[in-house]
Amino acid sequence: MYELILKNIAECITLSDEERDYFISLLKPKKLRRRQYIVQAGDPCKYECFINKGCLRQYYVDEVGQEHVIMFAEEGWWISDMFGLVTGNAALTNVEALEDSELLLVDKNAFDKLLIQYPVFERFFRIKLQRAFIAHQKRLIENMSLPADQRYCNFVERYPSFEQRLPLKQIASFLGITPESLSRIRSQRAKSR
Amino acid sequence: MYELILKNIAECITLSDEERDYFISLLKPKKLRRRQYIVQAGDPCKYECFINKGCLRQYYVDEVGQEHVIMFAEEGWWISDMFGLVTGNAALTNVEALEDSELLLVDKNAFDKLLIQYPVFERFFRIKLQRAFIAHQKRLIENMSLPADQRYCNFVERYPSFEQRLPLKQIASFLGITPESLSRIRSQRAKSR
DNA sequence: CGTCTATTTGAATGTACTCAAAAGCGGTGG
DNA sequence: CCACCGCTTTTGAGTACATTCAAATAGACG
Repeated sequence: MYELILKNIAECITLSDEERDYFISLLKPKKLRRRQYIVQAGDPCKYECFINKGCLRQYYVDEVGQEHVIMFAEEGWWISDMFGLVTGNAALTNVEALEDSELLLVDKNAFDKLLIQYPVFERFFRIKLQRAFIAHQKRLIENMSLPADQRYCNFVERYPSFEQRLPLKQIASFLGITPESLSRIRSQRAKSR
Repeated sequence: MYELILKNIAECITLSDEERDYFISLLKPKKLRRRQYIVQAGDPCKYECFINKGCLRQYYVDEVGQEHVIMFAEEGWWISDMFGLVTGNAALTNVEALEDSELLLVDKNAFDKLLIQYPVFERFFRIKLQRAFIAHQKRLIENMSLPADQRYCNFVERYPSFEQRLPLKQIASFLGITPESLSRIRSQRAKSR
């Protein structure tokens, strides 16, 4: 149950037995069926979520009602609505299971206490955030500098597992193009082999 | 000399006298002339930089030699190459003064020690990173969902000071469009008043 | 004053979009 | 197990927005 999340933490910091046990005591297991939400835009965001099994997406709905996938996450990833979690305001985005999934939740309040009691977790989340920030910057640059077909190539290379398990429509939204366009890009790629 | 940076920190955390004095002892003042670099792609990134006066830009040069502005920063902002700073590898981006500027530098090694010695600074940079991450997500969503003219409107509203002090070419690059396009957008806006 | 760069404007081009319709696929209930 | 319904994906045709290329003008700097 906890191997994956402890491995995830061990990649960044080293925990004492006490810290590890306390951290584990905060985790709430949660099963989610396909299409269920763990965060909904407009509601408070109560949890930081670690994925033990399954696959989720975070997406934003704009003024004209269109959905935009911000990120996907699968086994071993964290996902949440950072804005809602940090500010305590209503979440801006939705987080939805794309498959039946098993999560480990960290309650927002417990989380805040954890950081004060064991500052090593400040370090952990700082490191995580740095990495996420860097990845985000790279994506932003790519979105601005590359045409759609190359963005898709990079996506396939970088996240072969997502390419396998996600429907075209969702990937198109992540890439910022229409499903029609991605369909055409795929058939072009298939030809040139 | 240090009012601005202490105010910047006080927005996130409260420092003891000892912490404050130690932190200040790490700061190296540095003047930069217009067009000078504080970080260059390919070189190691040795500093986290706080801007006391002036204006800088961070930009990425892609495979075909085109520049892409990632961010601007003026008085009261931090700027650096996060990737280089965190990993110790060569920086991916350039950070260049757009005006004569005055910086306060925190050396990477001193910075690492600081975080270990006074974990309150872990907290400070975690909070800073969270905010930067949220801002980045919003920008990504905007870039994907809005046409160029509306992205420009938002930019003007959000950063009126940048709009004033930066050349069209740089703003266009930040928005991910050509200077010609931004010129046309501006003349359109001028008409509709 | 002259040079170099930034900005504006015009014309042609192209990439990705919208709209529309057909085909494919999956899940549900009879 | 099959038939049906709804949603996803594919394909086509026309369109729009932003780009490229080119040239003229304006502005900044030495």
